[in-house]
Amino acid sequence: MLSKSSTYAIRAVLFLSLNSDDEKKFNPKSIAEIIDIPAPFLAKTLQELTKRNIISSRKGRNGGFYLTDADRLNTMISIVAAIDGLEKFQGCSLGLPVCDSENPCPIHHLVAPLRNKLVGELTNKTIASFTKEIKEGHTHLF
Amino acid sequence: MLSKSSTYAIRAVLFLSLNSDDEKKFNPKSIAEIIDIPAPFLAKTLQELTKRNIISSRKGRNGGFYLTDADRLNTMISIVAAIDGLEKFQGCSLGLPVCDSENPCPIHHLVAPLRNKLVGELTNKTIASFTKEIKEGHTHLF
DNA sequence: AAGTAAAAAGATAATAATATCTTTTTATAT
DNA sequence: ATATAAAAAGATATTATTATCTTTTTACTT
Repeated sequence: MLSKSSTYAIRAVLFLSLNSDDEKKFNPKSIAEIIDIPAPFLAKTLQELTKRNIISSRKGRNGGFYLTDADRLNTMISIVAAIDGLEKFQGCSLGLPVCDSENPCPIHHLVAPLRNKLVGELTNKTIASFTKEIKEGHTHLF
Repeated sequence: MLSKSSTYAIRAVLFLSLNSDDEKKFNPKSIAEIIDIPAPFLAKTLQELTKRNIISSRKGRNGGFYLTDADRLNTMISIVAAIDGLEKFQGCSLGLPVCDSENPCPIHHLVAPLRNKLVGELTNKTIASFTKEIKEGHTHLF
């Protein structure tokens, strides 16, 4: 469904959303230790997210990765799109050249609604709203 | 969602379900040509399905792969389970060590119902019922 | 202005998934 | 019995994903 890279990205972004701001930044190594994922790999992932303006970073002394309130308005799907791309959510799930609701493959009617639901929710919901869920104790990161 | 191997397997099995029986068998090369997937790769896939008694084969002259009526009663999930395993449909979608409906990760409530629905449908439906859908023109393989 | 801490970039390595090719074994038709 | 056609098994190759390490650039602090 989601690649490891994407799950790492989501976990790191939500961690930063919960714990960082303009004045409290984190370097990739410490994030990696805290959420228990490989550090150099995470660094690349965060760089990509920074390049796409989904999260913020500052170089040099006292620098690090962090989220601004503006960053927190980005959608969850933008994280997945930046890391994995959205191709895997498009096109026929059986790999047929022709497959749509008019000419469905054998699993089209089974997979398409689920996939649309998932992409839809991730498109509608922001990082902020997922963060709120965690803060209120409805979901968790650890 | 499904690996390429699994999609190849599903397409090949449904093709055999539509076109083969005890007296009409297909070798992997001709199946591969017809449904347009890599032949040697398919051979391995079909061998695995045979070993798991999901499809049938006969060696030697006039041999090949085919489906019996009994084979057609296998579930669709058994194909996926044989090729990919079901691990990817279990466990936390974010990779957290603890994640269930009591202690959900941020995307648990989003992904779990969809995943359960997909696995459920593939568990309930047989190869025969998918074949029927194709025969009646409701879905297609090409 | 100089030193430094950290991101950014780039090079390399390991692993897993996908794909191909070759050899061996088997069943059956003749 | 023998030849043969095809599955089965195994060895090899390629590609994509995941992981690690090193160097360079940047900007802040003193």
